Amino acid sequence: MLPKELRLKKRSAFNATYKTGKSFHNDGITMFCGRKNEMRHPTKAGFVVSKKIHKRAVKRNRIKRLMRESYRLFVKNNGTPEKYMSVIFVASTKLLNKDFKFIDTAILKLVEKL
RNA sequence: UAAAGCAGCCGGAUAAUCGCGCUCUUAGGAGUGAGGAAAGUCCGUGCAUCCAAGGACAGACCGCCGGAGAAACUCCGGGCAGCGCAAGCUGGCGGACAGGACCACAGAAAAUAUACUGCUAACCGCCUUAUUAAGGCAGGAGCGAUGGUGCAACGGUGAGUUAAGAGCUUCACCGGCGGUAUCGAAAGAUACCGACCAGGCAACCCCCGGUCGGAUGCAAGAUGAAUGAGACGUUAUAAAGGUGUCCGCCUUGUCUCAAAAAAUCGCUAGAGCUUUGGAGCAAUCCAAAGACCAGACAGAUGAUUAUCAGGGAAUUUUUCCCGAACAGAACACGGCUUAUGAGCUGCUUUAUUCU
RNA sequence: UGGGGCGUCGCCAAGUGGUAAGGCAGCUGGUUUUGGUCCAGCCAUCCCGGAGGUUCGAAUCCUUCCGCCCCAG
Repeated sequence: MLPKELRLKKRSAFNATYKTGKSFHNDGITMFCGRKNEMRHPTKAGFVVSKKIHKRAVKRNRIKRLMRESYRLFVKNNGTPEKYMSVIFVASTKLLNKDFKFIDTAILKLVEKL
């Protein structure tokens, strides 16, 4: 789990990030990037697993936790990225019943862009 | 030994590294952190706000008997009915002479016993032969047996009686109804006696008995909080509004929208939990002691590695594989229903074999 | 999280206890030199989202499960 300062929380912040329109895709994960960061604040990250992926809360939470854990380990090893104000990771049905290694490699490929 | 039935348990453990929520803090850290169903939202309750003087009606729910419980489409015990060889399981189980509706097709007829189809020459009547009689006719009269249907036909089977017949104050057995006696706290059970009223359907309306103030749900609601705009009405036997309807009663303005995004509170010490003792067949209740046991809000409770319990396969001493199912708190609690891997424990029944 | 609604042929749908209407699409045949139009016929029959119950009889009444949609910040 990330510390509170690195989490994207507000509904308005989510909408603003989606509106900028910049996105990357890899292995069932889509990454949306917000505005360029001029103030040198640490980037805030949000994670989305919609109800369309699976009906049961357990399976959705599992995907969300694995994605967060992978991003947390990246931040711990390489430091907090500062290029964008915010990023959002959106999962798709491809990630159902996948293990940590699969999601970890997918996240790492996306995170190279930051 | 095999096959069943019932009741219950478990819902992985330990260690290391990296992390998250909440509380406390001497700021180093310490403590604590998902379930038996947290689920479905099918019932019920607390709690909160609004409405409600009061009355009537409507409405909702329940339905063998007794007990438990805050209440419940709840639980326990008993009865009855059905299923099973049995242990046992299942049951929305009051009333169809208060009334209404419905019972397709078929059938004479679907609730009305006599319309139809029929049976009967004992009686009245008529005809013929003819003479205390015999034969014929179904008009009167008697009868309710027969009638290929249908889920269901106004008790069933057998015998007697008769002109023909029939529950026929004739008989036997069975079924239903009512009464009396005994047992029982009651539902009910058993025995005896009597009469012959009578289809099904109330998970259709309804009747009887019982219970319930109503509506909205923590996105309830409180704090901030004071304001502005529009619509209707125009000073009163009117009009508008007030959370089922009407009467009544109340207000003089009422309603809608914007401000309105967030924050804090509500929020977890409880019809609660653990242990022990007592009462009771049991549900459950009583008493004592102990502990404090999630409280998030883009929403914590996680990730990786190792070992073990456990399971499977090959094989005979080890090797390999898996190491879990259903599933994630969101105000709280009591039930019900549904989902659920591998196992374990106890009791009971039936069958077979041995002693 | 709470509240409300729906489910009938491949699609749109009617049907409030007694044989499951109709249209579009599809298939077969006819008409035409051929195609279209038009005409006739076929197309739910263990099956009305699944399961159980009440009833002589259930798409319909009752219970329960499943799926889909809508509303409230």
